[in-house]
Amino acid sequence: MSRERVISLSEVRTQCQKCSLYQLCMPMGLGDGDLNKLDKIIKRRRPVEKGEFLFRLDQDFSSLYAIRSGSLKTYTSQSDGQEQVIGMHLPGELIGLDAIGSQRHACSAVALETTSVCEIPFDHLETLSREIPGLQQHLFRLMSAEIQHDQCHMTVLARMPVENRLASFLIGLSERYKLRGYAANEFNLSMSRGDIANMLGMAMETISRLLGSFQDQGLIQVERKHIRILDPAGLQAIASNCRELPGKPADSSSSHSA
Amino acid sequence: MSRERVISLSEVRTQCQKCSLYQLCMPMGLGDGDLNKLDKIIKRRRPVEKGEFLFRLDQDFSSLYAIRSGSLKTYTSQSDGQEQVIGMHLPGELIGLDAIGSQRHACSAVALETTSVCEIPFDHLETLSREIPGLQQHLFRLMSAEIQHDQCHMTVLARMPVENRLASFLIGLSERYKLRGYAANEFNLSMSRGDIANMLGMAMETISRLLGSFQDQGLIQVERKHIRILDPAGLQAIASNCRELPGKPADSSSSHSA
DNA sequence: CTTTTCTTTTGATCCAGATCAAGACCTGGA
DNA sequence: TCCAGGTCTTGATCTGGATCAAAAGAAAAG
Repeated sequence: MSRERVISLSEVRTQCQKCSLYQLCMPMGLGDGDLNKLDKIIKRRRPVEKGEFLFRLDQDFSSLYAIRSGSLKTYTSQSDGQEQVIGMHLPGELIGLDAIGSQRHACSAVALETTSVCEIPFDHLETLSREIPGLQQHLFRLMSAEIQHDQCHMTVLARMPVENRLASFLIGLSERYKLRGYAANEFNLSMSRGDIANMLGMAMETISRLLGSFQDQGLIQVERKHIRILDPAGLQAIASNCRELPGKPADSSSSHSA
Repeated sequence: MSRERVISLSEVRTQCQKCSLYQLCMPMGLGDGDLNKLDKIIKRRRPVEKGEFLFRLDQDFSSLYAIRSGSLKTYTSQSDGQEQVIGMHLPGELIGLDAIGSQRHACSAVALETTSVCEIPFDHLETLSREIPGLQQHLFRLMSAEIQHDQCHMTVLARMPVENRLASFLIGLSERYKLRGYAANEFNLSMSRGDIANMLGMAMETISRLLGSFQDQGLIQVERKHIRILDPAGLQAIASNCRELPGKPADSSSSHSA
């Protein structure tokens, strides 16, 4: 399944190790042997082109996907046909966690640009995580972090006025980019204004106006999809969201969607 | 820690088994031996009285809690002091999952009435779930279900007008009560109007008005905290929320908070 | 039983942000 | 190079639900 062509052991061994993101999507502190095992179950697949689906709502669940490059959005379709964007996902993040329980995808994942992912068959991962304690622990923590993140997003949606929501979104994005080694204060939005608005529970026009207003206030600089954060502290102050719990010990790595 | 007094083996063995809810909070299909092991790590503790905290925001995480009877609400406090109610939790549900990642509670849990819980030290549970495959799988599924539920709630908050939110909440409650063997169409709200409003991102006055209007429409009958659903289908139609994914195979048990 | 306090209901007003409308700007295809 | 079909911005209006205000029930306390 995972490895058809014949390759040297050292080549196998380095697949995950050479990925600059493996500490994010997968556990820290695994020995070479463990990493090797992990590597063996991962399927690499051709990149997903912009607009293509990685998986679709209601499809049978079999794998988690770790994003290596590019980005995707996930969304559900309401019974009335309306779409609801759930999240935007960056390199180093793991998607599909919500489908484990029902064994069926609860949302669709579509690439926002050319995106490459590692496919991780979940039954193999489950087996492996029984053998590798650190892996099991990491998975629990990842899922927990996702729960915490979603609860934070619920809070944002329930209480905050639109300004705060958008600031919160931008700060969140910035932090996630930083975590993965990209520039924290300068990045490209891969989602359209419409998608961002949808995700934050507001109208596209409002996003447009707010970006303009943030720019006028000297908080950010916008040029189409390109965002530069000029005043992170000021933006943070507007966001004033669920403070990122520093997390006590170890990882604190993960954080999902926006 | 968990068992100071001397008791017979058969007594130990039945603690979880005799609990009518163990299939919900803990895995189905465990043998007696496994159930016994599980039982050994669970601490019973005196009931939490109404208004008492089970745990508080920022407190160190050590255990999950399975609710045996009663109910709790969980909520976070914003930096501005505002509370945001995250969920209401019923017997058979497991709370604390959001704290695994950061090792610190991301919300406070307070009893809405006298409530008894089983405390499950998470490090023991983690160890045990390496030994018992079914347990590990169950935990993954529970956490996944929680993620899915939270995403559903995000959708409700982001898109739906107030009518739909409340209908959705009532239907959700009804389903959860049914799942645990209580009457599906007649129950008591243990949260105040204010808490419900807060959780659904609206004003208390709106809840009040909507309950009245639902009653006028003959959908429900309200008497203070007591709710009777007269027209489940009609209410469902208004809710029109993320259809409960039937889940493919096995469990489909869990579903968390409202 | 009476008083105090908390919760809920009901009514009147107001406003944040949606919706509607139209124009400007990209981007890609022929 | 030009055209067609997005995507984004900007302005004007409208409205769902919040907020304000006050009364009416419950429940708890004295």
